[in-house]
Amino acid sequence: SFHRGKELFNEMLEKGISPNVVTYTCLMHNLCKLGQWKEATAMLDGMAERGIRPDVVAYTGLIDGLCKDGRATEAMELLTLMIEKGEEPSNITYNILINGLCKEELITDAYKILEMMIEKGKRPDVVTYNTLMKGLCNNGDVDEAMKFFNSILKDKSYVEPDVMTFNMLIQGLSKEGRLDEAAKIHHKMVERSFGNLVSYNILIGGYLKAGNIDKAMELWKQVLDLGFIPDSFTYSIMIDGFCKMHMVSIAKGLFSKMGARGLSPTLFDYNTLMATLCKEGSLEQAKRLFQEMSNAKCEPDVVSFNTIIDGTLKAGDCQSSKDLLMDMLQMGLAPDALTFSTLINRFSKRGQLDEAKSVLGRMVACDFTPDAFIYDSLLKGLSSKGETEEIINLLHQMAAEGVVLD
RNA sequence: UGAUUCUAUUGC
Repeated sequence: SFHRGKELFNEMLEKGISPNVVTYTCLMHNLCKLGQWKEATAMLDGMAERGIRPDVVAYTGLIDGLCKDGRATEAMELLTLMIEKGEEPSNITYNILINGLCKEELITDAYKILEMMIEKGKRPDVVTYNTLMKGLCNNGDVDEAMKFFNSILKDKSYVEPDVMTFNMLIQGLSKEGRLDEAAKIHHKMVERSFGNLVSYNILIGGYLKAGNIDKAMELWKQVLDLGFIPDSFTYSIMIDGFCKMHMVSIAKGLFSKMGARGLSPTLFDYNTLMATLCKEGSLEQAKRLFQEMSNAKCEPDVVSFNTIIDGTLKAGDCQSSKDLLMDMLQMGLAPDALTFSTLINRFSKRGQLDEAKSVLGRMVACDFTPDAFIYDSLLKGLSSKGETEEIINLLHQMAAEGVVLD
């Protein structure tokens, strides 16, 4: 455990054993994984005090920690700092930044990093291109990703494509419902003996979402015939697919058949099923699943709570939802933006506007930014009560926050 | 001895 690691670290210091860069990097990396990037960054000072010079790996680890926490701008500052200190960023450093910027939809900045690395004499590698392609797909520019893909396949002087290069594009196309194109890319992979379970998982999900059960089942058979072992992804993708097609009984069947393959249902499976059961009015069954989770050693997470809280509120059971919220806090789970959103939405619909406004206040106090959906819920609630003045206040607040209704 | 990229869940 990380706690034990920290203890050992302190013991080292007490015994006069000096930690080296690697010791620090390990600690900082693990702090980042726990979301403690602030503490991790502070360790740079600790290193300086001991006269230890952070190297590329140390800086890169921190940059990754910042990026994974959605702080690409701060990560860029750290890049500047490391360069100032005379540390040369590696391909990995640049790749991490490209990934972080893409995740925040800063594609233009990601391209700038690409240019920067080339200027500094680095050759973008297959990870660089895979990362960029994924960024483009997630920002609605699958066609641009396709251009990169085609260039890579045509011009051998780029990089040698790998399984992920293909899968990024299959995923991008599949998410847009462009399944014929996705299947074509998949065929190209198979020709290269790049066949793998992830591609099948993506395609099975894509076909199910498109309502093409036959095609999805054909792929499932192929998976088995080819000797691939379906994994948790395969199951949760299918369970979700069937749930979304309102075929809950098939989803339940898959859920119970996982054990036969040595797999246990994951949080994804429980959460998906609970959401569907709530939506279909089977709150009691959802609640039973929720209870089952702890017994199955699959402890509910924020998503589970959000789902079941929404279900109980929708059914008009305010008391249970408040109890659940308390349970969640007691378990040490922090509410997320959707927890607040769920509460505001349901309270507004029930005409409990004071409750809704109080949740909004708590949300803002927790540093979350209310989105258009939340304002929409509140406005609808207020207008059904004819609270004209409040509506105007809220519209002003929205304008000030730059939130636009869609 | 330490750093990067693929597939799954919640409100409308």
